[in-house]
Amino acid sequence: MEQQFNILKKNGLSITEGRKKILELFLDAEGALAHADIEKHTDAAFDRVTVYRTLQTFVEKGIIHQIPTTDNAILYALCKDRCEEGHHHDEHVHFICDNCNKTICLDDVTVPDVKLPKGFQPLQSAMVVKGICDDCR
Amino acid sequence: MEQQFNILKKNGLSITEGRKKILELFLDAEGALAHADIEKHTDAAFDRVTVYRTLQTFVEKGIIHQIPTTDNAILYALCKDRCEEGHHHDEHVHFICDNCNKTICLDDVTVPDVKLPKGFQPLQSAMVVKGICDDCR
DNA sequence: ATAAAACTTGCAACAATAGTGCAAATTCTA
DNA sequence: TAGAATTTGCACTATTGTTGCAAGTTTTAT
Ligand SMILES: [Mn+2]
Ligand SMILES: [Mn+2]
Ligand SMILES: [Zn+2]
Ligand SMILES: [Zn+2]
Repeated sequence: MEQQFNILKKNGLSITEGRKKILELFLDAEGALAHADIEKHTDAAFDRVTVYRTLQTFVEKGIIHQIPTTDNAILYALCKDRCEEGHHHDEHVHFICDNCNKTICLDDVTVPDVKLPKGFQPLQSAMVVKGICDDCR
Repeated sequence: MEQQFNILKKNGLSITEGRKKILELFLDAEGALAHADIEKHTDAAFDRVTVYRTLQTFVEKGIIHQIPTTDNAILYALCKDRCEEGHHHDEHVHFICDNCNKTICLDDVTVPDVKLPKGFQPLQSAMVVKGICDDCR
């Protein structure tokens, strides 16, 4: 039985073609995907709106997480940690390659704690490192 | 002589109403500004396109820097470090308040180095912390 | 296996955000 | 103050994201 099926089942989601396909893309992807990537890779088999809604649902369920960027294109990647509905634990560093433009989850590199000024209460941290990835040098 | 004038002059930019006004907004702002904030605060005195181009120019010159977010709204804030044309040094942590929604440059909190897996060459790091700011608790 | 209930999808319409070419206006230089 | 250089606004286009709703699909309970 495919992994996609299990993930959807476990999260109480109906099994649909769109969800299976998009999940498959993430499972096969080397790096993170933007909405536009998904549309490309599915050959527009699914409506744009369906893709938006699927991504939204997956984020809510803790199946994928978002990666902040500086270029008006949210990136999404599979959660490999113990993320749950409404509660993510993706405190790993993300690496964006300036050359091949891939975004990679460094699952083993934890976002370090920083000492904040008095009065600031941290709840979630994200760290994005840009540079040259291991494939590109 | 106003600060705006000096900054523009130093960067070899023509002194125009729009640039002075937008720079003034950044100088007065408590936190970071998005494109939409600037339009609001200028009462649409300048064309939307002019605002885009001004922000772009300021980023290129190292006058402001971008802050990555997860909601398709790039934030911009004044560079307080020694940023130069094409070469930024804004290696400070950014704090986004979940309550008042302000984004604050923590200029004194440096983004910590992390040990990356073999082969990854870091060039620039960004760190965004979400939580409750000092004003809001 | 089947029907009803629950949920998901696609469509159409809309809204917000962003980029480009070009003529007119402004700023700079001399 | 004129001419050169730069910047601006406008019109148009493109991309990205949202919503309501009817039709289609999946699930659940018989
Ligand atoms: Mn990740
Ligand atoms: Mn900053
Ligand atoms: Zn690379
Ligand atoms: Zn706050």
